Amino acid sequence: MQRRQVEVGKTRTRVLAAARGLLLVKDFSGFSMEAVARKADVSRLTVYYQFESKAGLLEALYDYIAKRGHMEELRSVFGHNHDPMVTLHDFILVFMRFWAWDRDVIRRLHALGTIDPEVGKGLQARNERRRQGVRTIVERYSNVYRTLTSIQKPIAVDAIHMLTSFETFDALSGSARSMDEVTAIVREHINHAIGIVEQMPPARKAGFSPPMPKEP
Amino acid sequence: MQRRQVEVGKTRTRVLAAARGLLLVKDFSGFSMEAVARKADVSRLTVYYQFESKAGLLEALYDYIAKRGHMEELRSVFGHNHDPMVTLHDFILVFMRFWAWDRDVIRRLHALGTIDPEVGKGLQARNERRRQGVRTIVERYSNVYRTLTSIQKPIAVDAIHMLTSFETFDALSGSARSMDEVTAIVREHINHAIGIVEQMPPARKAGFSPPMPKEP
DNA sequence: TATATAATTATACATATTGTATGATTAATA
DNA sequence: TATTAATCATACAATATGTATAATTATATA
Repeated sequence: MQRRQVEVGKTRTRVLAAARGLLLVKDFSGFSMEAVARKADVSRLTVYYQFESKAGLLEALYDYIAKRGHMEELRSVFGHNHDPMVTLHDFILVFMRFWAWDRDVIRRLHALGTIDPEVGKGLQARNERRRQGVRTIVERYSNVYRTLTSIQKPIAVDAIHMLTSFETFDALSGSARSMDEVTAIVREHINHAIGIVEQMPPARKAGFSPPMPKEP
Repeated sequence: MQRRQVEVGKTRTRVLAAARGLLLVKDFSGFSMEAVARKADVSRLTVYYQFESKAGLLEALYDYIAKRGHMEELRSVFGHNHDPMVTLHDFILVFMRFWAWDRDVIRRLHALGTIDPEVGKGLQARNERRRQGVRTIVERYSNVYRTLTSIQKPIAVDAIHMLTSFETFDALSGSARSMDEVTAIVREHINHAIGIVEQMPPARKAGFSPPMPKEP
């Protein structure tokens, strides 16, 4: 039970690579099980045999690009016992790199996940794991630098979770900005979220006064 | 040429309401032209006659929910010659209300727009109009309170554009947070983006030093 | 080596969906 | 009243997902 597993692995990888390639095409209405199979040079039935369904294929595809995007580095981010601020910024970097690596594919996979709950399930699970990571970091950070009250913590967690999301990365990237530039912007906002949240009034509805101008 | 237009309008509205209703159903794989027509109590061919295609129907649906969500208030936001800070916060409020109003429908429409370029075209146009609104406000703000250099301005614009996006609203809303709470969080971050951006170093890659703890 | 087993493929089929073609029917408009 | 626009009915073409059945090939095991 060795050589066989290797061969199966090769087949699966070829199919996943083909699926990824077809998700990159600008008009991706051409994405079908038939097209994926043809591109991977296997029969359509093999794709079903290996991945059960279209949703199964897309779920496996997400795992595939997560590996390609070096998501395994997350372990070492939390493993090392760094200052929470270092952990936070390493955490940010891991996700920015992942989002940047397969941006177009991820955008479409997320859209497909929003449409098909079977696909969305896996994505939501990953999303919650990312949130748990943020929670851990905020907790550690909070134990060292006491900038957050227990009321502010969940807000900071959700804000940072949002700021490290693919959607934020995608929006800030636009059509030109580099990954490093986006990362710098995200970091700046996250620093704000984790350190200066306590300045936010609980429910400011009207009568807001603008900050002082620097030079009149 | 009066009564006829009214009748046509009624038919279109009935179809759009049906489409909206079907996009709200949790398993929305049941969304098809056939189902929409049945729910609107018209024939499938009438839907095609009125909206050309599925993409056409979805485009019209976005206009429909934009009206229902009071997007026309945007005009008055820019019309009144308020302080730019007031304009900004009114601007934020208009979008938060819109996102909150039809949150589930918008999430799915955005996903469909990411998948089908024909649908996406209209959404992207709206997105760029929102960005232009942000640009105008940042420009006005910048003329009054000189907190932003010409280099920082486009960054602030894109950050605020991201922070006022549906995706940000949706992420911060989660499953419990109210629209007012989300609005407060968004405002807080936008205030930071428009006023304190100049403190961001251009490309901080390593060696970041955490802020001073409040109490040792 | 012989046999069992797993993976792949071929063919066929059921079902659903989008979109078009053609023509009939109904109701408003000129 | 004649015309025209909107709706509907039926039919059809094209494409997709997913399943059923069986054949074929390569690998693993006795």
